[in-house]
Amino acid sequence: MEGRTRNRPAVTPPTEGARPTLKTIAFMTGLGITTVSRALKDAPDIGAETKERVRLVAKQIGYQPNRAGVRLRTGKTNVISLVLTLEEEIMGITSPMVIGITEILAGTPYHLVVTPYSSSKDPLGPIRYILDTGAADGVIISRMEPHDPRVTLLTERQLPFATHGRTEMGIVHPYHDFDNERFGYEAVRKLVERGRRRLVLLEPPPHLTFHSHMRTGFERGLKDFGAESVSFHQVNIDYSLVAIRDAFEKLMGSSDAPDGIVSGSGSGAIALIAGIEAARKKLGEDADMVSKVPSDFLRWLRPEVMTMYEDIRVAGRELARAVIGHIEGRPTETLQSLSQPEFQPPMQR
Amino acid sequence: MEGRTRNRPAVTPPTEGARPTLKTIAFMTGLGITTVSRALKDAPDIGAETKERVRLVAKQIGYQPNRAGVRLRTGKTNVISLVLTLEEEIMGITSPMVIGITEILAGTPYHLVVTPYSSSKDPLGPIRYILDTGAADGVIISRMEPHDPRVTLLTERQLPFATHGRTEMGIVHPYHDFDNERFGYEAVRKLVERGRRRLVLLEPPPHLTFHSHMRTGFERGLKDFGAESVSFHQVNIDYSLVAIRDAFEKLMGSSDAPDGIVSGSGSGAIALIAGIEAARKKLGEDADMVSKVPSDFLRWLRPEVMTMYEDIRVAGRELARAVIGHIEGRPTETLQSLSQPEFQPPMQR
DNA sequence: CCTGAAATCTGTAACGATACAGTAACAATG
DNA sequence: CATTGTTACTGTATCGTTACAGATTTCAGG
Repeated sequence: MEGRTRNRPAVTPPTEGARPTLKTIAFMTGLGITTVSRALKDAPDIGAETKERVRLVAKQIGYQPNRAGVRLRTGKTNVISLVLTLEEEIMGITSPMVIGITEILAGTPYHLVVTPYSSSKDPLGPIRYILDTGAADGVIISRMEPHDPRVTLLTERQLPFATHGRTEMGIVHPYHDFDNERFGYEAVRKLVERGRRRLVLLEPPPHLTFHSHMRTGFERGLKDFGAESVSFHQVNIDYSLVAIRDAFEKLMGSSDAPDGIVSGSGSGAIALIAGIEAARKKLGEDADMVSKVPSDFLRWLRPEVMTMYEDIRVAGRELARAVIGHIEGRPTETLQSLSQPEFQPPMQR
Repeated sequence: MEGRTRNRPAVTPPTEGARPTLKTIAFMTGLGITTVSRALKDAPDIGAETKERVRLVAKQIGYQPNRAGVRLRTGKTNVISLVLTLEEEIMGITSPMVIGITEILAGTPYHLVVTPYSSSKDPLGPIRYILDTGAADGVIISRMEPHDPRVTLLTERQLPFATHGRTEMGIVHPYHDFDNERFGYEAVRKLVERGRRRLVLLEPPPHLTFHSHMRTGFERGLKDFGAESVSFHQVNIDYSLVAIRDAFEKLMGSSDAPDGIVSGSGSGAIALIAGIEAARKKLGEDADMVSKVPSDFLRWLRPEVMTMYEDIRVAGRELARAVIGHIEGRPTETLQSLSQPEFQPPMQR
């Protein structure tokens, strides 16, 4: 007991000018490193006044915990991983998704890491990597299938995640989805209101969950509003624009030509329009079209197309909230959301 | 000296089932942890046969260095940070950029972290964060200005970076850019070839470097090919589509109407087209247009627009290569690239 | 047989944080 | 006064990796 105020702190002075650590705060306050650590996490065994002091100093010197230190010790990475596919880039979905996610993460210690499929078509690859290396605390995936092996794996290994789209495997998990069934249904309603009766659907690829959602809505609409379906299964929204155009040109030129079109994607709609024109028909006269869109280019360039806007940025926000909720252990039911399609007002001229 | 083969290894057996570490390999090979570490980095003081053995075991058990361990010890994060602005999302540039970058990073230990501006318009904010927390080994930034404070700061603090766009401050740094001067020049050539003489430019915002590039090319073209300029400075490509349309409608309706249009952005072109049509003029008749585009929607929907494609995905690849090159200390001159605009072939009908 | 150098290999400390098992001071209790 | 409990704080070990300063063995040269 030969200290001055209390007893000599066992903490040696930190190097000048370097980034502040717990040690810096410990030295400045005269406390132990452990105390500082616990004070900053508001542990119950630290005095109120001490906590206040520590917090003040920490704020003053701009202390930010060293991520590597925390990660090494606790395993917590403070990383959310967005697992991407090339298809999504092509659909122009990544931009707003990334922005939406980062909007939410900005207020948290989480960083967003983008993990792509390495062109090999193994969807489990990136998931395995994240699981094996403990690269993230949570994962966001998309292009969901009814029985999705990624969901199985993530659930088994207990890594929190959220999905853009739903599954049908009896596993309750966080998701955000666009109500594609409703979209299909309302699209048919709109077309029938315009006097159209012979409708086609440019559908999502059959292995994805929202394929059946959209088709179900479409067919329910046909029945409820009294229209018939024109078969068009040669292509889907994952096909190249050229393939879609060529297939649709053929259909529009045939005796079986539809007069109403529902497009499951904005870029698909572009190809369909080209197909219509290649068949020397005119949109708005020979046929009407309703399309789901992720931007409003179509509305500007082809205002005769009726559009329902899928707000991917909102989806990004919802998904980010959902993964974090999952990480924090909130009840899964509260981490599911469905966004309702609405027709966009026609472009004012 | 009571060992069996040589002497008893000082390494205790690692926990079963856990992720393999250097300790695991050390135990399996009977070597010390240090030796294993050095063997894996091919240090000169380790025997050839030992290295071979270590590498084999490491590969067999799928060893991957713990990022937190490395980062804590060495400060190397193996992270590249892409600093984004909201404007880029609006221009739909983020998607292909992210994909391009990850394509390159896939073959390296680097991860891509996306760091957005937090709507506050402080461009140095995210840079300071990265510098202060040592969050990344390298940074990719865009929307460059002639005198860009981010470049000053990054250079001062010696954090490797690459820029999408150039600066004019005498600092030699890695970049990738689209040759906007050439674009402006060739656009004018094309329009004059079509018999157009009174040209406008929808230009980039004046504070960005490529504003003057594009304008210089445009004006050089006017002089070389004998055309005149119609003033149109009320808006630029950063304005809302509605603002651009309204301004252009007014211009097209005036006695000063141009007959040739150069659009510095694809979305701008959409608004210009709307403006033309609102003024009851017709593209291809009353005026021709050349636009820079990041996708080929325009080509599909308005084939009468002549387009030069800026491949953002390639830009992402170049930028990723450039930052890594910078990190590895390769000469800066080899880390600069300029992509040449080329007219896209007209859409086959 | 000793010395020195070369070739290989190894233990310890440290990066920054936290879990855990204390310790010290003081008050209340019997 | 000893015991017990409570409050407030702290030292040590550890996560996985690497820098650094040895340690051990072998062998050539004297």
